[in-house]
Amino acid sequence: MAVTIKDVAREARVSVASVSRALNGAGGVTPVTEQRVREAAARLRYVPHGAARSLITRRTHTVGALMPDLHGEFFSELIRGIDLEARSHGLHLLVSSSHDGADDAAAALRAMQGRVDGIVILSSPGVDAAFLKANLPEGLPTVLLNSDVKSGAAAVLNIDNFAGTYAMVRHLVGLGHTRIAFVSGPKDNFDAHQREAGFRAAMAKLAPDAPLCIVAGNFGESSGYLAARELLAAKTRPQAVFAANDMMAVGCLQAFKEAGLDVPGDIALAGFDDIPIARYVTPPLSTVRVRIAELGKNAMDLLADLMDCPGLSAASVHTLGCDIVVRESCGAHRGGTSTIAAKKIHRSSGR
Amino acid sequence: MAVTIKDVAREARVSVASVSRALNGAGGVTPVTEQRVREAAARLRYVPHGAARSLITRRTHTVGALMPDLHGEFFSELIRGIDLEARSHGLHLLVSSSHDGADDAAAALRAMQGRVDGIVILSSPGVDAAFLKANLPEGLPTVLLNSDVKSGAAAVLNIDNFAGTYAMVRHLVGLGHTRIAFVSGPKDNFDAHQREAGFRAAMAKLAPDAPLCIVAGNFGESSGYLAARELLAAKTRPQAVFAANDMMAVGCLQAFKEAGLDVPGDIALAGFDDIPIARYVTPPLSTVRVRIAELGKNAMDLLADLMDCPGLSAASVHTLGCDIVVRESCGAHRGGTSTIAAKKIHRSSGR
DNA sequence: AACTTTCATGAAAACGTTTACGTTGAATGC
DNA sequence: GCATTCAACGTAAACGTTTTCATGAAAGTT
Repeated sequence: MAVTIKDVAREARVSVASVSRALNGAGGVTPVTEQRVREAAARLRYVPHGAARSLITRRTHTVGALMPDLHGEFFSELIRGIDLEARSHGLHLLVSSSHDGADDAAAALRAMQGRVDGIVILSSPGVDAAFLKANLPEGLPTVLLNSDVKSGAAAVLNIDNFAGTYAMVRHLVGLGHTRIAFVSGPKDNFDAHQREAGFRAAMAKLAPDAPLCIVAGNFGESSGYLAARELLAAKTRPQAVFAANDMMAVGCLQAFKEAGLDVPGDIALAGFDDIPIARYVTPPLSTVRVRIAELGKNAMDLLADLMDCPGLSAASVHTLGCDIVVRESCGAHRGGTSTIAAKKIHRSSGR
Repeated sequence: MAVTIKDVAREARVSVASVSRALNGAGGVTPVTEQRVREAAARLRYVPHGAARSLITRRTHTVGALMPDLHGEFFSELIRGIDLEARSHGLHLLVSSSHDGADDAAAALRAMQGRVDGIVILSSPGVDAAFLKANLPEGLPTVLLNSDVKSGAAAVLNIDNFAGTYAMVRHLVGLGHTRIAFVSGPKDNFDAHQREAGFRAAMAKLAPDAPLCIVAGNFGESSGYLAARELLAAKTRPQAVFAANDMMAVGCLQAFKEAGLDVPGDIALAGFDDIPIARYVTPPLSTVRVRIAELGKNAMDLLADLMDCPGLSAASVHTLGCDIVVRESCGAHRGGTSTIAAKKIHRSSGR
């Protein structure tokens, strides 16, 4: 059925060893035989059996991507960034998305065992240091995305949530808003934590006299709506609301509209993520942009480094900066969109 | 380093054959030895070497997904649907997204050779019958998504664009709009063709006296904007504009707003796809919803069938219906959102 | 009790590669 | 002209599984 290296060898009248050498460009073959082998292979439409090769080589030329069940832009852009860069490294991408909870993730991780040379893990609730210790095969190059585990067994690449929120607060304060309320994200979410930390730090530094107002949300649109209602019910209305992500900001916007408030005239609004919807709501939403595809690309590069040099210590933490995107919802603005880099990527440690 | 079946055999004091039988539940093993083997395997954290297994089994338990370079919702939801269903079939997903042009796709296809047991191809310009004939390994189960090739070598699963546009036109006509203008999609896009065909058919049937007005677009937001400007410049304004996708409808909306027109008061508007943005523009956009994750799921099921029964003739064409989503932009409506099924999935041929 | 049947088990052959090792023949150095 | 070196090439041994086949013991049948 399938044509094997033996068939090529017979066709080219050489041994299988020579076919292998010729096709892999390993040298030790005369140019004329190499030519003959190549022609024979082409004639027979030979393509090497990946499994057989992997068996002896101990290389699959495949990397895994493990991610929670998420929809939309973030997922697709991340995969895009990873895939593009993987291909440029000659690697394939085995995706396991949409698992829910630690058990599910553990099963997916186990199933990838032996099928991949390295793995990118987007952290999610339940995927912590203990989880990795228990489920990650020892010695498998690993890159953790948006994670606070510092296991030493994996490189970590994070979005610079802290700098992003900080920069947005600075922008809002610069506009004269000091009473800024913050709508936080889920308790078990790493990004949410960092964003809140950034907000607290920025407020302490840039508007130390303003009362700190943080109301709970969960990254969902309706939680933003409810948070906004809560804020409006209080005696003094904040001058600006900064939601920890865009979907919640959209929920806030809805609540403000219903309350008859003008945004940004009566109250300014900002989000985080720069999802596509952000530019299409009225007024367009000021937000912090995360360059997701670039995050994927950097993760893949990191992983490729780890895979190339097995001796390389994995323990390193990297950060990808974000930009703040100024649109109309925060009141700084008439017309187009302007973008300000919050921080560039930098390596914070590593070897 | 890695623990192999031999180690397990030694640990359990049986032969490798028995380990294999015990672990695969193939029978021919006494319950007590099976237990002993299982314990030994667990103790050693044994996980079978996939490549070795594939070599002898001729099964990779992996399916490939080949798709063009696309962003956003469609990509992520499709992958989600495919991955979820693949996992429930015990299959892995090898993704090759973001290739541009036929050469790129051919390379990706070749690279997948021997690594997958089947493949889902989302068609894109350049991926036609000739392309598949040339690059698709004979006998590899294949499902084509949104494709008009009827090669007989692959099953085809399409969105029912025709029924979707037809139903939307019926809805618009039911609202009293007969002078409906259509903004078409790219010439080389299969979906765009079908949607235009559906529009023409619906108009011929449901509003035979109205002049047929079709203006060219390319699925991009700005092309929708330009198309709308063109429509407004004509002597008689259409009562409704139906864009072949949502992004163009958003572009139209922008143009209408600039022209001081009220939507839907002065002019009704509808799109196609139901991207997330559709519900967040003002007014919210009526559109035709494609259940993308379901499309992915169905594609995977189809592929699994093909993989299970090698004798099964691949030549079949399937269709997934869409729903029309009525929001405010078409004027039928105050308040929430209502959804109407345009057509259910049905098999049109196959064996 | 002698036989057949059933069934758990182990030995060994496959699967398609890469690669360490030997063999060859020609080219080089004396 | 002989010993030495060297590159090209072939042989065969791995890699870790599954699976076929042979073996022998236990159970069932007459």
